[in-house]
Amino acid sequence: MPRDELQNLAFRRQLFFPTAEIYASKPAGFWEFGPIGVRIRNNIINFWRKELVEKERLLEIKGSVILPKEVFEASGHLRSFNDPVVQCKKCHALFRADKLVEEKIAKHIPESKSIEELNALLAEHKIRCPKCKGELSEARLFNMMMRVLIGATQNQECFLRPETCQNIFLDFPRLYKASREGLPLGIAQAGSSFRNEIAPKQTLLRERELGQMEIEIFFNPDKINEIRNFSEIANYKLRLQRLDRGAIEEISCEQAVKQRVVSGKLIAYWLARLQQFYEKCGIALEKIRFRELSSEERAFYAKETWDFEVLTDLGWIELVACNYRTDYDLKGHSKGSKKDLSAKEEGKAFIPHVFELSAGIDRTFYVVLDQAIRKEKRGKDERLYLALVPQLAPYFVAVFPLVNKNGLPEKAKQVFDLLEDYKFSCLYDKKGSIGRRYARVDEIGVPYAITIDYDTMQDDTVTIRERDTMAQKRAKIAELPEILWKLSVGKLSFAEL
RNA sequence: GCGACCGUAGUCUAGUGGUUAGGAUACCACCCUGCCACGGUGGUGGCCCGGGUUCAAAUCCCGGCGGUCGCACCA
Repeated sequence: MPRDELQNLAFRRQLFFPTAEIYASKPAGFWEFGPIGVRIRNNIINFWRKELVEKERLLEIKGSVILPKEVFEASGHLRSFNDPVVQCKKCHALFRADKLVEEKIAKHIPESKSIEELNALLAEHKIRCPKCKGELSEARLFNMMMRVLIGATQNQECFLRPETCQNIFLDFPRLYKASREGLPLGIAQAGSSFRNEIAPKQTLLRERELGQMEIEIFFNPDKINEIRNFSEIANYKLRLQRLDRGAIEEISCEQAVKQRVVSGKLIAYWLARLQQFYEKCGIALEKIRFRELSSEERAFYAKETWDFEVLTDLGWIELVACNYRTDYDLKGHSKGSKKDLSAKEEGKAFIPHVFELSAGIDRTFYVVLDQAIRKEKRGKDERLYLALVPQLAPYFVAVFPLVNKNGLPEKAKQVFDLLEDYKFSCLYDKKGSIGRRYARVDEIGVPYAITIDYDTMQDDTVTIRERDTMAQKRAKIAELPEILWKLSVGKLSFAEL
């Protein structure tokens, strides 16, 4: 669905909107979620919790968004998130200093080169602005991380985390020691990260505060093929786009391991679980792929990377980065903190390896909506609705009196209270025409609507309307809780009613 | 950061120097209403911010902020 349609719906129904929008000086890249938007967003996070954290027995934490400088010295962010840039004094264009030198001398510049060395190289080779041939400024560091100063005299230098996983690495030793399961041990976290993007864009797709739901699996690299539930997904087909292949291939997890498409069963298992999760979020399989990243595209610490992507009108959008980070992180923090972060199995100590599934919450939100939005012609009118799966819908059921008189609203309120008692998330509305109320809830993706009419007053039956088909069925009020529950968990389809 | 284009109610939009800034839709109130954005009456709500030019600026100029597209960037 075209982006405009989605953004218009989002702004019209206040799903999300710019932070501090009443101030002209508001910075770009920050977004507020309104009442409907936050329900959908929370549902995404909770569904992730249910399907991955709980079912896979992961340990969830909630870490601080502020971490000390030392953490990022150890993680490499102060080196690698720090890009050396030069600016043209004439046209003010910005360039990566190392890239300019590389182009000029046709030789690779390692990331370890200091600013002084880069400046010497820039001068030595008389490098000028590639666009206007103007004179370049001295190289300086542009850091993607946001700095915060802590303490009464603001003398402690900290940073807003640029990824949520660092907390998980820091917390690993404590959780591991108390763990009764041993390895592999999975730790999960949902929360905000912050990146000082040069050019935030396309609303939720490139933000400066970004929601992440991350899973880090710590495991013994010698036992990457010892996964207890592998048989459950052995025949499940992953949609992989490998480096050396043009097309997306459907390869079973078993075959992927056998043919060494992935490093081991543990990797295949988690790719499968992730793909299944997004399928359940309502993303069509044919729009899904795992794209293998080349060594140039991958982060330097990653041995193997699969980007989970979904096809939209904007092209393939990356929702999740799946990185085999090896022992890079724990090794770094062990060195930085001078603490032993090793694990022990059968008397042998080793640094666990990490496989990471780092999902963007807001990108997922955007793409789930993008895939759910439907526009249908009905005569001369157009109908717009969100075909969200029930788990992600802002409300599960709406309750309406057919007309706002003759005791119908009171009766409808009783039905609403009944359903609330049964813990359904419900919406009650008696204002305006019935058609308008249906349209309003269709637009925010409410799957079912219950309508109380004059027959209800006689025989205690109501109509249940299905959002996608607009079809209606009649049912007894007393049976509603069970019927709705069955619909919500997929034990009954609307057609079978 | 660069370049081009752009910024008028919640949303979409007319207005290119003097308008009570118009419309659609949404929203609110009342009436009507036996199932898909019904109809009627009434109503609330707007020129991104700052400076300049001018007797007069939503309109022209400059700057800021924001947006779209392209480039660059995105360990």
